[in-house]
Amino acid sequence: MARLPSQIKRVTLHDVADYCNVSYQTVSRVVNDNPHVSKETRRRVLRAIKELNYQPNHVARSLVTRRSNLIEVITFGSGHYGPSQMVAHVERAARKQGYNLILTNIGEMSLDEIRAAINSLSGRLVDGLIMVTPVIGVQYEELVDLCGGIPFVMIDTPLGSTTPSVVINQRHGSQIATQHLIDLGHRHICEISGPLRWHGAIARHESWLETLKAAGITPGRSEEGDWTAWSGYEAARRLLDSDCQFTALVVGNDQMALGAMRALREAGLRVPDDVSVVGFDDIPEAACFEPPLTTMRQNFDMLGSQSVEYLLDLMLHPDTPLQQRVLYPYLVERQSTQAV
Amino acid sequence: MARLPSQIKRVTLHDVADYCNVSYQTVSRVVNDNPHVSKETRRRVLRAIKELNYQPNHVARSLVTRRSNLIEVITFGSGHYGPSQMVAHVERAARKQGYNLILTNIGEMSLDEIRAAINSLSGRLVDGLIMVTPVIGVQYEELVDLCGGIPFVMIDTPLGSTTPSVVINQRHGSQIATQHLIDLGHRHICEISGPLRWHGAIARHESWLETLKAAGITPGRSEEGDWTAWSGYEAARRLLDSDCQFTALVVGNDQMALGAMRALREAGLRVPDDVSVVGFDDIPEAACFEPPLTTMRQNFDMLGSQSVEYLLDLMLHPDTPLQQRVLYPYLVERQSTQAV
DNA sequence: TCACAGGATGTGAATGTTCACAAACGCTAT
DNA sequence: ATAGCGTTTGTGAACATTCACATCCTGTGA
Repeated sequence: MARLPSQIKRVTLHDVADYCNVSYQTVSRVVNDNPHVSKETRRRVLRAIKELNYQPNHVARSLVTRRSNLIEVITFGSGHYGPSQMVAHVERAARKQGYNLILTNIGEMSLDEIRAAINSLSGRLVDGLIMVTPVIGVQYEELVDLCGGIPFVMIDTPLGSTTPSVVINQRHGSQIATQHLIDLGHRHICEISGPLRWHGAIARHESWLETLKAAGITPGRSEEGDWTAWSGYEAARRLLDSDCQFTALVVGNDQMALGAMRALREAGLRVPDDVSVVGFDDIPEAACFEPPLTTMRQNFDMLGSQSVEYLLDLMLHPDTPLQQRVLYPYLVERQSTQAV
Repeated sequence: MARLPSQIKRVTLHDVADYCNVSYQTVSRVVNDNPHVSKETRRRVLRAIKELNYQPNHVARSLVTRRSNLIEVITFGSGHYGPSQMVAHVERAARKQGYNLILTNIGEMSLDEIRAAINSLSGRLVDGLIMVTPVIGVQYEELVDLCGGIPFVMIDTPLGSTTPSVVINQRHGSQIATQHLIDLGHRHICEISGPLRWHGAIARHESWLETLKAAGITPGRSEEGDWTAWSGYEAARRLLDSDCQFTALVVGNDQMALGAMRALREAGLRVPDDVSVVGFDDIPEAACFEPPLTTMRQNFDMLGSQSVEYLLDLMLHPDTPLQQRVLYPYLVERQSTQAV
């Protein structure tokens, strides 16, 4: 293997120690804020550190402490608004606590790919993992095996599981969205769901059904999309092509809502006059859609920071209970919904 | 500091060595594919590795090799489509080459924040850095100091600089976009630019001016946005409120174009019948805008993989020339532009 | 038969830090 | 004075690996 050029001689504990005539251990104590060092020596050492521009070597430290101050985040895909939004906030929350973040982005969320991702840095001794696992087929028990004792938190698991995870209550979200349409007097409500491999899509779909049934309304057709605007467009086309009549549409995310509204307009229908549409996520653009979209705001920032907080709990206090922490979305009402 | 629970006894070289009665060095050789080990021994060692589930300790290895196989990416903000898209591709390209990626997301792209980011893991011995530096005020020379000899690549620098960087030629992009409108017969062309702290926004703005002048056309008004849809809306409102007449609009990105189109429609103007609009980026939603947006496609995937490739060149071959590598955007014509 | 080459294997040192323990020091109370 | 205690400082070992070098073996050619 080629030799790297960056073989700069780094300043070590010993250099600092020699510089001010103390032992390396004393310097180490200063660096680690150990109280057993006199005021005077500490002052001298600190000055030497500054003058020599000493920076402790994390690698050597990890070797002996067996801690890396590294958190790995495993996410997947690249286009999804939620995940990428969240990672940014995870990073910020982690760094605030003195942790750096290793990002791994796998193509598909499958056990094999997760295994590969974990193996690719198993030797790095990461202190904890955060995995974005919004799709079915990833079992907690298998992850426990894979992680080999390293504490981890999942983001997005089936609602009600007792695995260490943070989720947004999509069931609740969909209920609010659907109820909102019912309250406006709609009785013919269709749905464009996300891919039904996703926990969130399933939860929203089921809750949509239940909310309608609870109100004594026969559910309209439901079509499945893949979260992209284009799939929303196509799903809406399928709804329009069917004989199904509807005055309102619950859509799995804002992008698909955008596509759906486009299809509706092409079919000569106006939003919200002919069809009311409610989306999910509240992406920044939603307020500028035509018309501005009524949607369920998901707090991805919170999701990110909460998962870091939980992970740190697990890492520092092994007796932290394994539980699902739940966040709630809320309705942002704009102009894509109106009373019948 | 609290003791972490993950103090699992890991299998080491020595364990494997004892297990099959060879020296630890021999095992090391097998792990590192050193040819000086007999077929038979190699076979035995490999089996032992598998049976004991040995995984080499990256940390110990880094300590002696002074290489971490870690690349740091410093990016900023969270909402921007381009950067977050890119990071995903950087990660994938890096992992394919055996590198893991440390992500640091700073709030504002300033020298101080970069310094903090680098210091926060200076002791980690990262092998290389990729910095997303699309705004003015970050000087190459200062970064050289900060990085202390670690090779780095910048993404997005002023066009024509000879710093190690990868950029998209925005000048070219804006020229194509503007010329497209001129070719359609437009003579009153306004602009909504991105924030003029951004290299890309400046380049596009200047090229818009130049292209118009070269065609003997007096430039229309230019308003500045902040990349968000909402700022595009407001910028378009300012254009409409001014006495400026225009039949076409060059907009700095697709989100702002979305906002602008919304403002136009509210003002009773139709796109493209009354005003043609061309955007930048080609975000996945652009094809579903109302109308589908003509825009300049930016190849962020390529940007990511190219920068990794370049960085690896720099890391492995110190004599790699420092240069700017340039990618080109191209026009995706949809229905938001039409001949006068 | 012996010197020698060359591949296979082993040994000692080094990497930069922390941990556990030992030593030195100064201070107070006996 | 001195025992005892607590604070400050120093020493040796350990962490898991690679690197440089030494040794052992086997076969070949003179």
